[in-house]
Amino acid sequence: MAKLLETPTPPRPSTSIQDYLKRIYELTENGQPASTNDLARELNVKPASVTGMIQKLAAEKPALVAYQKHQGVTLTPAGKTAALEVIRHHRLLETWLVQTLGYSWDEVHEEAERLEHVISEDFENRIAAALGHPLRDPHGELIPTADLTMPLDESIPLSALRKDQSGKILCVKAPDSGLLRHLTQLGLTPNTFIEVTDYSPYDHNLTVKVKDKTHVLGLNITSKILIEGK
Amino acid sequence: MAKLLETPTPPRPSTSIQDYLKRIYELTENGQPASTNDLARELNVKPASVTGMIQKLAAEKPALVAYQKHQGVTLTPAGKTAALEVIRHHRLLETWLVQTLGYSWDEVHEEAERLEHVISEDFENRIAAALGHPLRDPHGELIPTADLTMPLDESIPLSALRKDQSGKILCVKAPDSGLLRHLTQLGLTPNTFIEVTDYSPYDHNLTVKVKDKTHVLGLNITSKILIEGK
DNA sequence: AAAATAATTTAGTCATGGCTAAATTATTAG
DNA sequence: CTAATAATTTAGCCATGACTAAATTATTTT
Ligand SMILES: [Mn+2]
Ligand SMILES: [Mn+2]
Ligand SMILES: [Mn+2]
Ligand SMILES: [Mn+2]
Repeated sequence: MAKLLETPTPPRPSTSIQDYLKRIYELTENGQPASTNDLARELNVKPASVTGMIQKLAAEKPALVAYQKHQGVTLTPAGKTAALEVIRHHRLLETWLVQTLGYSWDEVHEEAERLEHVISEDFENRIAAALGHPLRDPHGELIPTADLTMPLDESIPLSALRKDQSGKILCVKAPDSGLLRHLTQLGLTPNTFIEVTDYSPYDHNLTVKVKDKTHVLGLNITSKILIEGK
Repeated sequence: MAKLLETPTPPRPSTSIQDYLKRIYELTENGQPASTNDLARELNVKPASVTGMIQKLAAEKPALVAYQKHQGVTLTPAGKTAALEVIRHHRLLETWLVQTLGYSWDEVHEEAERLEHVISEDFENRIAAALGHPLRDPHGELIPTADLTMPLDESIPLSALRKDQSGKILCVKAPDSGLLRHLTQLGLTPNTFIEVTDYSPYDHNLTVKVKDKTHVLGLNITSKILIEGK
């Protein structure tokens, strides 16, 4: 109970900075730097504001982002750690809200978006333990570990499957709750088994069988559903 | 499920304003206006900053506080409602942290102090329902009702009891967690039965019997323990 | 290779909510 | 009643993180 050798916890970045770092993490997961415009769109902020913030983050010591004018922005190791901290909070909170307060997966995002910045490390540890240290959140997104590393993602997009291939849905990357509710209707939720029965090379539509129902899905949907790698 | 006739929820006051209103509520519970200095101390802010904020709150339309120079400040009805909203959040959160995450009553305050500003009304409703719409928080403080009225407080301070009087502890108003832990040691927690076996008129010490143990308590403690009114 | 368009950055502004130092007003003591 | 002290307010400043408008740089088209 007594706290010996208490590390003088460094102050947490501001809410705004945490949100910037999180978005930069997400936008750079594909290996490409994040553009000013993309960040502005994701953060609901004007491009000029993004430039200002990026310059500040690059000037911090240690720098949180690497940046050269007109070249987009990437996270430094320090920035990545800070981003993973926020993402861990966010995904644990979403899981917690669904498990203990009966939120549905299309309702949790906004709540977590605000709570993620104010919970203590103690709170984080308590919900992680209470949930049994879950690996994925309600959408199937991987939860960064307590030591702030992101587990290896072994999933492949449904859009990469072809006729007669099948697998378990691991994750649904839906940007808005409307799509999430639609997918719930279709039964396309994590841990569900799915089978591709047809593929149309012209429009990339996939015909899939889920729970005895058949649906024809466009690329806009199939690219956002991730299947367990074989 | 469909939200008809959605009221265009007025934007919530800033975190700072919420904290000011809450402290003003607490400091004026005795009927007296709150002084600039007292507010500054409670809010960990300089008196000059308090004056600035108070003037802003008095200028809002509708005004949240009533204020005349050098006379201290009180809440208007609008300010009181806003204060009760924050207090309801705070006390429901403390209750919820204790009930569902195993926090002890001396650990919850700081966490609730930050969460109270960011939870949604939906979140508030969900935890209130999950807890069975509790009347009091872990310290025994009354929780404002959902329609934002404060229930009538029928308690009397332990310091008002005399030899051979007794009652149940309703509430412990302890400012710091050190005192809370001390009281836990002594068994002086809400819902505990307590009996006064002696009173010293010179130093106002009370001798009390709790759970077969006897303690001599000074006014500094007895004035902070509230007993169920007879 | 220009010209047109798109993306990004700069410059200047604003709101919020702190701060210090100095001035003012109230209260208390002699 | 006056002087000292305490409380409060004013004035001016700063950091944060938005914004708009204008300038600049990159990318596409013709
Ligand atoms: Mn957020
Ligand atoms: Mn954390
Ligand atoms: Mn607070
Ligand atoms: Mn509320």
